Amino acid sequence: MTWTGREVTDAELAVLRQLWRRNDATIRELTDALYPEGGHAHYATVQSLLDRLQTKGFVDREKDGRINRYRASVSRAELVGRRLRATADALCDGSMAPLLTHLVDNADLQPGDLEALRQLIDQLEDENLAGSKGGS
Amino acid sequence: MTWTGREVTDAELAVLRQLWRRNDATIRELTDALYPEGGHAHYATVQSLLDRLQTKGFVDREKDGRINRYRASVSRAELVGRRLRATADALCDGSMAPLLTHLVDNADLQPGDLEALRQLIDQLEDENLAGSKGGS
DNA sequence: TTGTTCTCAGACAGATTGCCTGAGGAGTTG
DNA sequence: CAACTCCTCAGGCAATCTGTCTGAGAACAA
Repeated sequence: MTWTGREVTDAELAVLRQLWRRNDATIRELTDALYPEGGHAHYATVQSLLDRLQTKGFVDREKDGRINRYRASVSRAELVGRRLRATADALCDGSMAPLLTHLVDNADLQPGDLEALRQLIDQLEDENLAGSKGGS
Repeated sequence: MTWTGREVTDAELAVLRQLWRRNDATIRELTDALYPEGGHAHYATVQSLLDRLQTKGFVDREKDGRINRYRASVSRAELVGRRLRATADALCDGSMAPLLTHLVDNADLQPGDLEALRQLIDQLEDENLAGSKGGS
């Protein structure tokens, strides 16, 4: 079944962060990174978090001989997308546009961000034009 | 103290939604809107939700004679802002720019949205320019 | 006085969250 | 083989959150 609960908890996110920067890790490696001096208990904690991440579909497990190797199966950007959608669904009747407006309107954006954004829009509009006129 | 827990729950949000469209309401009005046929139990449910919203600082209460009148003290846009910030903090090291990029990049935006966005940027850049040159 | 309506204090079960214990398998070293 | 170490898995646990409800009582109307 697809998971409907709250996306990722804080503790789970800490694990995911490690996986993102490693692309591949054992429980031991993650435990050492997250809980230096951590013993059996912390090891098991990390395992619990990985189990839950796996049932939520955010992590893949692969046997490497006797031990398990874990890998994130969802990217940071994907998670961002999910949260944005959740926000839009909860507060904006599912429309993303208000989020965009809010960000541009009163977020703490650097001037550089603004310029980059403009270029992004130019590029997108070109693509849209090409797409609607020339077909695929 | 400032509330650190999860912003607003679903049931609380349903109440807030009513308040947003009414600008002012009694528990009775809210209960009738949210639970038609609702009895004493549902009434108390709404009251609990309002209490929690109040301690979270999202709702104001005012005595009108014997009964209480409630009013949202936070706007939809503000809540959007909080969620965006929470997302940025959790996933983007606090930077809003990635959210913006994600939205423009692969959100389901209408062509009109894109055009409106460009105008928003133009306007903002004008302001920035005026602000940095003219100074106040 | 008898209801009706409102308020408030507090309780409740179910789920979530972060963490932990304990049993046991597999491999290594002497 | 025996003693150790490291890994896995099943399961439990307390604290909190969330949505809901009960019950007692005050204010008021008929």
